[in-house]
Amino acid sequence: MFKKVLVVEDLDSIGYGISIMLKQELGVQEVVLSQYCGDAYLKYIKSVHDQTPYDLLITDLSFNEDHRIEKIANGKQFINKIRGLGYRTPIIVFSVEEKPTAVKKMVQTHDISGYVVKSRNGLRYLREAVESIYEGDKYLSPQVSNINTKKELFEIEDYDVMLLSHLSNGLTQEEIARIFNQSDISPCSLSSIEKRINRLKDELKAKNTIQLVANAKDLGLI
Amino acid sequence: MFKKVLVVEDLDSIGYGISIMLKQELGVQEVVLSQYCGDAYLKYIKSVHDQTPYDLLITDLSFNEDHRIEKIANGKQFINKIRGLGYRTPIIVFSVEEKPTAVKKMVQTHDISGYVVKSRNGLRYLREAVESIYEGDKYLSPQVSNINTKKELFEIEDYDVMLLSHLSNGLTQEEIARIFNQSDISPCSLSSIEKRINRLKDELKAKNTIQLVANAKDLGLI
DNA sequence: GTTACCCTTACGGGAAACCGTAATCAGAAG
DNA sequence: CTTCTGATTACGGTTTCCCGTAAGGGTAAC
Repeated sequence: MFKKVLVVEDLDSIGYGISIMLKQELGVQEVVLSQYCGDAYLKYIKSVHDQTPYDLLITDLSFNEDHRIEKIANGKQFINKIRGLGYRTPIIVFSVEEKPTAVKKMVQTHDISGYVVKSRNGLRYLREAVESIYEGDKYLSPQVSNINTKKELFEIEDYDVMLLSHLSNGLTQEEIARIFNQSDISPCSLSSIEKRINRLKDELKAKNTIQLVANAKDLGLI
Repeated sequence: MFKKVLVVEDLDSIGYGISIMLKQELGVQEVVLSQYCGDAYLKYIKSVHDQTPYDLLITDLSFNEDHRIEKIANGKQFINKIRGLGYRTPIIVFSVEEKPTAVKKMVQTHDISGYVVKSRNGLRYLREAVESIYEGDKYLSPQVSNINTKKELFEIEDYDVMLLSHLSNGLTQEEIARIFNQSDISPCSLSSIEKRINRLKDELKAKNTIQLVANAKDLGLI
């Protein structure tokens, strides 16, 4: 079994549960708990320099803000930093996030070994994930195990997300057109923006722009 | 210390942590864990009938949906049922919800003994809450301890919430006026609805209705 | 009864969104 | 080079939203 595991999770109630499960049920010798991404990053770097690296990272994605000023605000940025430096320590994401698009993006682009959705049996699946990954396999908890088979209902590009978030910030379509023009983002004409908004309204089954933005928020696109 | 505690929490990772804390750190003899509100309700009722009632309830508010069909969908309904039957067992709410209006409503209308926000030190505060309540006090975790002192910045009434949710469902202002007319909800004229939306835009610092609905969603009003 | 006040309703002009059509442009195919 | 195609842009008319002003309708104080 893994000897040294770093758990990055802001909620102590969860971190405590994970930690005990790892030690008592899986026999992990050393479990280090970190409640801040920045702190976790420092701990990770230090362990590498001390020649006592972690065998496994388990991390949440979303972290509450705090009095502390954090350069690394969430699990995604944390993983980016680690992978950006070339370290290939296996990583398990343990998060409530289960939207297929978001999960797929995480798994594909960051070399994630396992993705476990926090749920009624999340801790059990996390245990299975650790065991599988120790055997060299990858692991996805049941809620997201189908992300690769079922094709996307529709493609939302970065452009669309920018558009939606500008709308949700109260910008008028004309203002957005102006911004896209200045930023050399194409298409940038008012007409094209209208058309794109219409397509999004189709895809997200919205009758008007208000509902469009509301639905986009519900889906977590913005 | 309390002898018999019922913990109602859907996420096993959290329930596990709470359970161990209660037993090992506080010496609670019997901790029963339930992952469904309906199940928790049955357990509670049974314990009363068996003359072995619980001394304390600790419950989450939001519960993920599942394959199971649940009549009691969330912690609020669960508490309502218990209090509705006249039982006065002390209750601690343990939730991520920390919006003052929501918390205030819960605490005031349901005779809640303690409210603890899930956070970095949530489990520690939960422990403090249990200890305080055992001594006969009430307890609010630091994030919400000020709900009674600081007055509301603005009052959002049910009317406003209905308005906002109709907007987010893509209804036009005219349609909303028609609905309010048919439902005998006053004010119901297009003009008044416009005025009310304007007031909300002021209060939620929105430049237009799109941003208004987006902000309302962010605040959890709808 | 009169007045003052607040809330609701009514109306009208201007801005933004909505929607269809047509012109323009760029790249691929022939 | 020409043609075809798809994407982008341009424009005009209609609807909805936006915002100010003003009229109506209760209630309370005088």
